[in-house]
Amino acid sequence: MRAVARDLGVVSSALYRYFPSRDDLLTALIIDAYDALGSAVEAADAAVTDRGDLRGRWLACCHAVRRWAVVSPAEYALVFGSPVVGYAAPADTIPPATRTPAVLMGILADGVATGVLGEREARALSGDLHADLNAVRAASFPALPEELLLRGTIGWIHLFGAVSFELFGQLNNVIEAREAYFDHQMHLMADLLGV
Amino acid sequence: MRAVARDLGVVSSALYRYFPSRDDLLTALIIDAYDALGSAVEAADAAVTDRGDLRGRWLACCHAVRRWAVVSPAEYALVFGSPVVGYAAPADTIPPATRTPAVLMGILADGVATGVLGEREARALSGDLHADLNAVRAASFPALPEELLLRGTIGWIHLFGAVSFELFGQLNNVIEAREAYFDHQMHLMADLLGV
DNA sequence: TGTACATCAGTGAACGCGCGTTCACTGATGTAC
DNA sequence: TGTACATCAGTGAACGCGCGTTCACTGATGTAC
Repeated sequence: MRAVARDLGVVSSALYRYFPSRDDLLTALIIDAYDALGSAVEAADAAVTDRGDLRGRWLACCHAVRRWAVVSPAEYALVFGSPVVGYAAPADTIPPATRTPAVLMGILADGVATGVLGEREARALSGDLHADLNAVRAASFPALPEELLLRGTIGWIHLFGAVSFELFGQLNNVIEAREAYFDHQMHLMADLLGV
Repeated sequence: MRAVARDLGVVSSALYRYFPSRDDLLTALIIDAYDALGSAVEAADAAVTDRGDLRGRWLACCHAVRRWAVVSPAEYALVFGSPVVGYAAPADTIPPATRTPAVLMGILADGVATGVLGEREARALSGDLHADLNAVRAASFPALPEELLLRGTIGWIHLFGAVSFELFGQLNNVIEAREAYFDHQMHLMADLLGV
């Protein structure tokens, strides 16, 4: 509370007019962060005029995520870093959290729709995992074959992992050419996705 | 200080006999965590009797990382989570931090030594990234061709990303079959690595 | 247009709490003769 | 073997600080007649 109030140039108790408690403030900040990231990614995807250039769109989104994270490291850590002790995110954070993966999966769905992205032979999945994936598919991405959804989430996780690795200092004293390294990784993941 | 002292069943000032300040305690905890993880991974790799089974060794290490993280979430977050504000890890943490990636790269190096792992054609690298990778290679993994080192670090990053994604709650309400999901991801990365 | 009152955003003092850190201390264990 | 002293691990009270939260308040802005 006090840190946010300081940022706003206001006394800490003033915030209680807007948020009943610290947890509510936290929730609002998390929602804002997810929305800011989602907007950045949506804009990056939309800016690629050749909609059939799936790889270009995928990479544009990846770089948008990284750029946002580098510019807003505190917001990124709030959302993707270690969980805050004693805080559990309420359900309101779910829709904004979905925006970024939705854009990424949308790129794959476009590939399926235009026929350039086919289903690959998949390793056998356990029944539980199959059920989880089907629930996600039914709720959010009905156009994506299961195997492609699975690969897509893995691309999303790697994207997240690469950004976190950089922002959380694991690259310090090892890799200094961060953007080039990131770009290379994302190309490799794009290969894996087939875009 | 007080939290650690509580854990130890001791009064907080007693810790000052062993650590001059909070930052030194933190450093010791980080080193311990890196060492515990490194030991677990080394043991997992060593337990695979068929040393030529690179994929088996790689997957064993991946699961060892995840298992350690699931059992020690606080230690994991300390080392791989959001950086602690106002704390900069000193150089003493570097050697223990290297143990886990060293095991992973060692698996790839064995593949090179026995000839089963060849260099693939690589996307062109920027000069800066090339320099970074060469420095790492010269310092730690002289037996690995640059392209394989690059792919290996990407495997390491994905491993880290998958564990963080799970532990930091991003999988909540999405994937419940965590181990199966993790296993599938690691197989896919193993494909990418060629092990 | 002017007056009276309600609404609203923000202030500032105070609270109890846990933190990192200090300091003089106690009492057990080890060493010297 | 017994005594005298030093070393050591841990205690407990106290400090200043920043936190989240409360509460009575001030003063500006909006509304009613």
